[in-house]
Amino acid sequence: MSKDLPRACPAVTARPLYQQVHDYLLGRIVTGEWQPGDYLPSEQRLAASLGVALGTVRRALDELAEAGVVERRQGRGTAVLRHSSDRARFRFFRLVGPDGARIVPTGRVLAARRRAARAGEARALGLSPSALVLGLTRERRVGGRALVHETIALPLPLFARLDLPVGQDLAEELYVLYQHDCGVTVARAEDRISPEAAPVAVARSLGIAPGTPILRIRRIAFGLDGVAVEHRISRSARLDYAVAIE
Amino acid sequence: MSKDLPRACPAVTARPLYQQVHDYLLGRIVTGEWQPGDYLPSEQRLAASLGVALGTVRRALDELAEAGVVERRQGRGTAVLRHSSDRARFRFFRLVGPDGARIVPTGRVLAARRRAARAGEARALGLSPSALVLGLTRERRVGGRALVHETIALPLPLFARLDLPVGQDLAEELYVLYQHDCGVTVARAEDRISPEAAPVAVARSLGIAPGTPILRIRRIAFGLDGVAVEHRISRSARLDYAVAIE
DNA sequence: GAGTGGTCTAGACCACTAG
DNA sequence: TAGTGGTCTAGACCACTCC
Repeated sequence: MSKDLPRACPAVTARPLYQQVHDYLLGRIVTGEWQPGDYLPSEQRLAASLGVALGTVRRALDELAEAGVVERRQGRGTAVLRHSSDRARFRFFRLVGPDGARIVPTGRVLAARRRAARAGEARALGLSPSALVLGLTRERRVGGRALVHETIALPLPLFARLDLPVGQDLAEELYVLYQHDCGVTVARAEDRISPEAAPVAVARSLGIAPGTPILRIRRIAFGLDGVAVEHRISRSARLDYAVAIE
Repeated sequence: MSKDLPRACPAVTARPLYQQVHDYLLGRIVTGEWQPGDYLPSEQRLAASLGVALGTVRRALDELAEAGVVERRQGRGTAVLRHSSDRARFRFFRLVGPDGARIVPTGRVLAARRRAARAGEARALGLSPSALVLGLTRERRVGGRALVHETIALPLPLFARLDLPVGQDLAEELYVLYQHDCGVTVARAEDRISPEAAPVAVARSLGIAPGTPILRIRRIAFGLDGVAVEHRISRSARLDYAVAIE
């Protein structure tokens, strides 16, 4: 418990102490020293081992909790957040039914194969052109009806160990599997929503007429270290995308 | 400077002190005691006059700043945020061009008339059926081309003093005018995005073929006091809606 | 009862802004 | 130079969880 903060020359580093502690703790999480579900040492212990005040550690931990990296529970401790936890569950799922209720569709992977990245995927993921990705085609269903059609690209060295049952319903969300199988935690995402006339293949999958207006949602997801880890295009005709602007 | 917090019986109120301070300060802003642009008393003064520690006031002010109610500047003080400030400017504008760049279109009100609220508007705004609203039709243009078509409903006693030049470009965003003319500060909004085939009137306005797939964005905006103050439907064929999920 | 995070206090020093 | 918010420290007490 004698890990020290890498203290830089104070002239060089104008960064506040609590940010340095934040980054230091995040670093230990990124490297896998603390796995999802693990409890960190208590605030007291961290403060003592780092040689800073309790309040400084608290602020760093509060910001990690704010960013969804960590979950704090009074009386228990501070744990690295799992994507399967209740708190993380709906964070990245923004589609709602006509009545505004959150939908929990079943996900089924229709196809998974290694292929060259398409131009847009390579650009978004920061890969060299035609780098290898794992390409997934996926449907989300409610009550036997397909509501969402997804095309997903995952950079391949990173996701080589992803273990997917093709053609049957997944019990877990994909992000839970990313974390469990490949040690990839999705920390942040950027969505872009455009209108589109349903392409033929998508229309057939969703059971609508080709050309029907649909939502096309392009997502780029980023890991804890800020690197892009997923390119996803979701298409839906019957669900709305909900955003709260606070 | 002898304003006291309304201290309730400690058995009844389990609410933390800093939340009580937060609500107390927000209340004084809502009533207009501090206008947008006004500086609040310093943390020291507030803490002294409320009889609480500096850290407690700081936490309350930090949360008001987080919520976009207030803006803090080192050396200056803490001021009630204006919608015209740089910080507030893009908070509620989420449409971007094909290249991902934020667009700053010009807004022009085509029509403004008092009318009965439509069913959906009345429900969203919490009005009695067929209550009176100010109905606006508006276009947002870039380079002479209409990119967004909007239908806006504003509950009428509240927005009676709204002063809008019809048919010419607006120098300010609408929310700035809400705040300036009517004392209404938009603090929060909920957007729902659906796909739609462009209705005839909208298609003509946007210069596209009727039936073209477009985005239909329904917004309900809320004031500082949590009451719904605006119902807005924006339609666009050429812009994307951008969301960052942190 | 021991240990954890949540709240509240008190005071010091620094960085920035303004006159 | 005076006043502001930003950072950092130190310590107290409480609410909650678990054994």
